[in-house]
Amino acid sequence: MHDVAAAAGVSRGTVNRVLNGGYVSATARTAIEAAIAKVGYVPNTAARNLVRRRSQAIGFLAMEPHSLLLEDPNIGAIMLGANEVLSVADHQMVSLVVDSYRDTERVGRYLRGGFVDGAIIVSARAHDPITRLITQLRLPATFVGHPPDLHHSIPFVGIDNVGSARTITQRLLQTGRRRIGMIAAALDRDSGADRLTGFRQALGDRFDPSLVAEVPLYDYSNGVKGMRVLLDREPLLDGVFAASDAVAAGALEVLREAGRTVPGDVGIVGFDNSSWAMRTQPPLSTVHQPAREIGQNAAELVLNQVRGTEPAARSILLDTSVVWRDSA
Amino acid sequence: MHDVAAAAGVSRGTVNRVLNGGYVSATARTAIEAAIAKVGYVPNTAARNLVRRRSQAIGFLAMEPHSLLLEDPNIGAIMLGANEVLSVADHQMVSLVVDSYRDTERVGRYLRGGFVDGAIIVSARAHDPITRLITQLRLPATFVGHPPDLHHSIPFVGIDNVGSARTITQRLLQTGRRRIGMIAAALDRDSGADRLTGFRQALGDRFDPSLVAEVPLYDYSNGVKGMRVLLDREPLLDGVFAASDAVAAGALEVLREAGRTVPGDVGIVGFDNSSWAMRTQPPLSTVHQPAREIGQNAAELVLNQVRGTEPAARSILLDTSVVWRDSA
DNA sequence: GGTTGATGTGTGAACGTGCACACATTGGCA
DNA sequence: TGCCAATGTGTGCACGTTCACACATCAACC
Repeated sequence: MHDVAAAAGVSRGTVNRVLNGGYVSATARTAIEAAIAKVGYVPNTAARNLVRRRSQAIGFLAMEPHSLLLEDPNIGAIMLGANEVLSVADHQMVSLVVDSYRDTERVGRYLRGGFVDGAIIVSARAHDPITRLITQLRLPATFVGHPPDLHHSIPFVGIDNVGSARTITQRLLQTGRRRIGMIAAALDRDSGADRLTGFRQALGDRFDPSLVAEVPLYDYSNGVKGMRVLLDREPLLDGVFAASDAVAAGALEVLREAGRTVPGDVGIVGFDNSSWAMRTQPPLSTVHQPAREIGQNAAELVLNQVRGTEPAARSILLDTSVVWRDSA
Repeated sequence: MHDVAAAAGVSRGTVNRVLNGGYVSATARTAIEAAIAKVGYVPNTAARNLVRRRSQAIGFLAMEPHSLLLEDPNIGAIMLGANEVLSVADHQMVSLVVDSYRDTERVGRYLRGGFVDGAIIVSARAHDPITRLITQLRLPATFVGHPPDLHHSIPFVGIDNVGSARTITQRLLQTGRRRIGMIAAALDRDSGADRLTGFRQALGDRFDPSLVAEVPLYDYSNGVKGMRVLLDREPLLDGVFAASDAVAAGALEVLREAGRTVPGDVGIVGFDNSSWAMRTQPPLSTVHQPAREIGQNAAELVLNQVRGTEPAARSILLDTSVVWRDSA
């Protein structure tokens, strides 16, 4: 910047004003712009960050075990949705994978170090050290699917998992299924726990705890495991609510091996409306989750905090819709 | 830091030495450590970066159209592999999505701004502006699958696409297939073009250009399109090399609709050994691509450049293996 | 007892910006 | 003429570190 000022025959202050706005004469402006081009000047962001206490970057924290990150179809869409909004607002999205303890510590340093002005946190668990750190730092942040222990301190954006699960289970009932089981995954997250709650609400008196198979993750192989458990406990099962499409796909495979037809003998529904849903045989009835919009809303919520403009609603619940295909 | 020094009754220099190494007496060290804890001191990275001209961060640039980023099973694994190595080396991986022109410009500023010490670039195309920028900045970088126009300036890590495609096509020949077609995808990338080359080499004199269906992307829907073209051109087709597992999955669907049995009437092979391969009916024979190792090697190559220790080999080609399942 | 080397400590000058302030020049108006 | 507001420009300091250098102390050695 000093060189630019010298080349244009003005002071640093004037150069700064053409870059950041202020009173500048036309002659000075053209001279400086020429000098910038000639010198090949690019602002040094580290210096700018130092004095402005801003980085124009927002962290996207994916707190997933590695394996799941690869499988989860939502996380990518959420990420892209967030990037769209941040991009328009001229902020850089930087996504960080948090898995091991080593990651936690380093990401913590990264967040404290002023590399980002805010953070979007996907699938945090209860009592996560990163979560604690963010509240402690008062870093502008938004959760995607809030963790159970932080209901009010940080805004979140998500869907009504309880209601959606209730709705799709009810339609399973309406199509005449009577012995309905659930493969419940990821009960340590709000999404997993809420889907089970919705399932229970829909069944009411008919709810039978023995027809719930609990599995740790939302993936295909856990669908396989869960379905084996259910079939073992209740051979007469005629309906299944799988906590995700991937789980449903695994379940379908087991049903096929067991000689059950779908939707003839057993009706099955999933959750997510991911690419799985359209490619299983038969295609899955499922809950459409607006992943891209979730990302967009999360980004807006963070930006509002960064800018200091308080949003009207602190948290956002987006609508889902049921996609009715052939599996039930 | 000044506060810490005051609280411990020493100078900034001594505080700096306990943080970054140097001669410090035991008494001073304990006093400073106590002061750090009391004051709640965390180093300001912007200031540190400013003077050190280092950020301890490596950019991971995914230059994919949004849709593909979600579908590609390799990219996630490459990312995680890179993160492992960078994590151990105490560097932060920040991944940036580059899709629109707006992204390009902003990411360019990000790279120039000193936010990262190096970059890993996945699936760059020829004459990409970001690629040009990186060479221009002399930013330490590594390509995953080098773009055609930059053979020597920046190291890359990849697989031998030509050889792998040749090998798997040969085994298609060895199992007695005679009218073999290919669904060639993404010919604007080295990977896509090389796989076609390998296919041609394996067939030698028997190569028939009319049995190559060209499609733009490595995904399921392009597999559907490509297979329709092939069946239309050559109803007697008895072998197909699909440029990726997703493409093969789409092709399988079309074959099934057309009443062809696999592997009875038609043998089909894919590429990637992704999650698709194990879940199609029948499971796919395919080329295993060591995506995680690719990421690890890319990270090491970048770190070598950042540290100034020149690597023995500038670029790395990793071995693939053929996974023989039921589809051919 | 002076020289040497190892060990320990403090100080000032950068790094490249942004910002507050002081100052200069104009034109309009009473 | 004098005053004020609008427009333009330059200067010094601050942001929070790192690093080179100067300096202090102490033990060991010829």
